[in-house]
Formats: sequence, structure tokens, C-alpha cells
Amino acid sequence: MDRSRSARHAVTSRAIEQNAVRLVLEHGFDSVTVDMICEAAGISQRTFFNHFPTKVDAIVGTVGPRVDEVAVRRFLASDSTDVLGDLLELVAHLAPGGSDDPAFAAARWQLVSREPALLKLQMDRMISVQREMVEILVLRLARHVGPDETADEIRDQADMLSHLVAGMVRFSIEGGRPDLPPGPLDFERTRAVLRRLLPKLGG
Amino acid sequence: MDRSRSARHAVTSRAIEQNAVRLVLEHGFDSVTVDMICEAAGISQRTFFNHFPTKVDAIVGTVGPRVDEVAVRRFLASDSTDVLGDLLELVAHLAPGGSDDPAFAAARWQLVSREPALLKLQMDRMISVQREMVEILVLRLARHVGPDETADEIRDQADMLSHLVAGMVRFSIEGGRPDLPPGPLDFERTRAVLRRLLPKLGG
DNA sequence: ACTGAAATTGCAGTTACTGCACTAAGACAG
DNA sequence: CTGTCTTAGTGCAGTAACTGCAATTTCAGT
Repeated sequence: MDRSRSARHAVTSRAIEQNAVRLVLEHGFDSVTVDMICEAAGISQRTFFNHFPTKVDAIVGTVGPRVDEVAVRRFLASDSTDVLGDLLELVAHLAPGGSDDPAFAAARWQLVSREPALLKLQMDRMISVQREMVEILVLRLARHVGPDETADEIRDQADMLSHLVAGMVRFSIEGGRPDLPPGPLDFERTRAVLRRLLPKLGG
Repeated sequence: MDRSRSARHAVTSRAIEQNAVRLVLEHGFDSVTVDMICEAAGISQRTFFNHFPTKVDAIVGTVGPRVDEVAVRRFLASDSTDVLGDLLELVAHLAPGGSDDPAFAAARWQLVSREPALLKLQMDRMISVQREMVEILVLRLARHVGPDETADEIRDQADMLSHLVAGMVRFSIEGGRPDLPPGPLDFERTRAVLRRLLPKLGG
């Protein structure tokens, strides 16, 4: 079998990732150069860029967060009229992408929430999740379809809702008091604020 | 008078800006180097970075969009219960920041909406508007304050609402069909979609 | 004309990143 | 076991954005 090749490749990738995360946790994003990571990982700079397209990719990972399949099924199966509540429940089960080691994933999350530049990048990555979300929302909203609504209108609504949800997530991350524990987000507060706010908006 | 100094400075800045925008409109963002802009503007590279901190700043401008003061007063004076509608009206009057020449501002907007990288950056700049928006929303939401609501809760709601509005703006820009005319956004559609969507969310 | 501050410049250096040609080492056929 | 072929890794030269520093040019005001 030719597995030891890709295995070797993966080993090097992990060596790069782990040293990158460790160094940035120690010294901060700007103070860590690619060369430092390379030296720590025992590889050449050229090899670094053979494994990761950019410095940030090595630090935050190449794949963005994914939605949990189980949570999606639960969301689509829910009979509740509280679509927003179900939706926040769904978002709360966002899984960090692509890492097997939970401790390493935790370190990465801690790092991302500490460096504003990385946090912004991670939020940009959410747009991939958002596209996924639109498809899910179309299915759920299809249930509430009005008499003269077209499929395009439903899709527009799902699209809009995905943007609103993105806003809620942003609020959950950076909103309110500047106390951001690196752990899971506080969606209960988000939900409470929304419950107060929404009735005030209606025409 | 010592005005000709700062005047000269401003002249150079405009020469840089205009050549930057022109060149990027002609050749695209990635194909235009700082050196090309410098040569076109007849200055040295070092002078370029004395005027603008980054290449993108020279292209999209250093100041982000601003809210129109008149629209703000109208928003705060409105008696309508349709807060969301008033809010979209307010957002529709966002003014592009910092440029005197309307033709130049139009060119810039055309450019920004054409290059995805620049569009993303422009959206990031909206967060400055968002902070402003929160203060305005606090004033408006203070009217709808419930019996046991604290000032902090009102602020949280304003914060959340500003994030939701940001989502609506994003929807207006990139949402739905990929037909983005570089002109003003279509907030009527946004409003229509919202009217259909919101009743479906309530618990 | 002199002066001092502001505008501009040259230059060397850092950092991220790319293209290309090359070597090293394991997998596999015979 | 040998030759071959694939693939990970390397070296090197180059580009592009950006910075610090020191020098120099340009004027407004005396």
C-alpha cells in the first residue's frame, strides 16, 4: 500500500499546525513569522507553503466550521412554531472544522478568539456555513409557505434569514459586555435579547 | 498663510487616489502594483506610503461610509411603529465617506462592487457605522422600554438590532439573484422579504 | 537671503508568498 | 535485488507590500 506517503504528509502537516498554534499562543500572531514555525517544525519554508497556502491557514486550519448533521435533522423535524429558537439551537451545535484532536481544536478556538484579526477571518469562514444554512432554511420555511408565495420568494426569505442568523452569531461573539470566555457562546442571552427586541419591530 | 503646504499634501493624495482607482478599474486589483500607481502619479513609493497606510486604502479611501445626519433626525423623530421600515430608510441614506467629487465617488463604488476582495473590505468598514448605529438605536428603543427593563438591556437590544441590520444590508448587497447593479441598493425588496419572513419566526 | 518645518525621497531591510529545478526516499514491477 | 516511478521535501531566486531611517528638497514666514 502507498499509505505511508500520505501518512508522512499528514504527519508533517500536523507538526506545522501544532507548532504554529503553540507559537502564536505564546508570542501573538504578528510576532510569529513563517520562518519561526518552520524552524520549530524542522522543515523548510518551501515545505510549509506546500502544505498550507497561507500563514493563517496553518494557524486556524484550512476548513471552516460545519453544521452538525444530527442537529440539522432535529431542526428539520421540530414541530415548534418557535423557528428562531430552533435556529439558535442549531447554530449552537456548530462544530469546529476538520480537527480530530479535541484539545488541539480547543487551543485553536482559544487562539482565534484572542486575536482579533483571526476572529474576523473565522467569521468570514462562516459564509460557507451560511450557504449550507440557506439550503436547510429553505426546507424548514417551505412548511410555512403562504398561498401566493413562489419558491424564489421562499429562497429569498431563507437567504435573508441566514444573514440575520449570521448577525445573531456575531452578536453572540462580540456583542454586549466585552467578556468573551473562549468557551461556547452564550446563546441563551442572545435568545433573551431577541425575545425582548422582536415585538418592538413589527409594523 | 501656511495653507499651501497642506494643500500640496492634499493634491498629492488626490493624484494617488485617482490614478489608483483608474488603474484598478482598467487592470483589476491584483494586476496593479503600488509601483505602477506611483509611476502614474509621478511620486516615489515611499511617498505613497506616507499618504496611505496600505494599497487598499488608496483605492477605496481611508474613511468608511457615514450615516446622513438629516436621515438620523428623521429616524429619531418618526412616530411610526414600523421601526424596521424606518431603520431601512435610515440605512438607505448611507453616504459614501470622505469624497467631495461625486463622479470620483461613483467610480470608487463601481470599483468596490466589482472586486470581491474590496467589497468584503468595504463591508468590514461598516462596523464603524454599526457603532454609530447602536447609539442611535438606543435612543429610539428607549421609547419602547418595558416596565422592568434596564438601560443595559436596552443597549443589548440596540446592539443586537445593529447586527441584524448589518445582516439586512449584506442581504441587500449580495443576497438573492446575482444581479448587483453598482447603483443604490434595492431596499424595497429587502423590506418585502422581511415582511413575509418575520411573521414566520415568532414563538 | 535665511530658517525651520513639512513634503518628499532613496535605500536597505523584513515578511509573506511563488515558480522552477532539483534531490531524497519509499513503493512497486520485473 | 535492481531499476523505475511517484511524491515529499529542498534550495534559490524573485516579487510585492510595507517599514525605519537618514537625507534632501521645498517653501511660508521672518
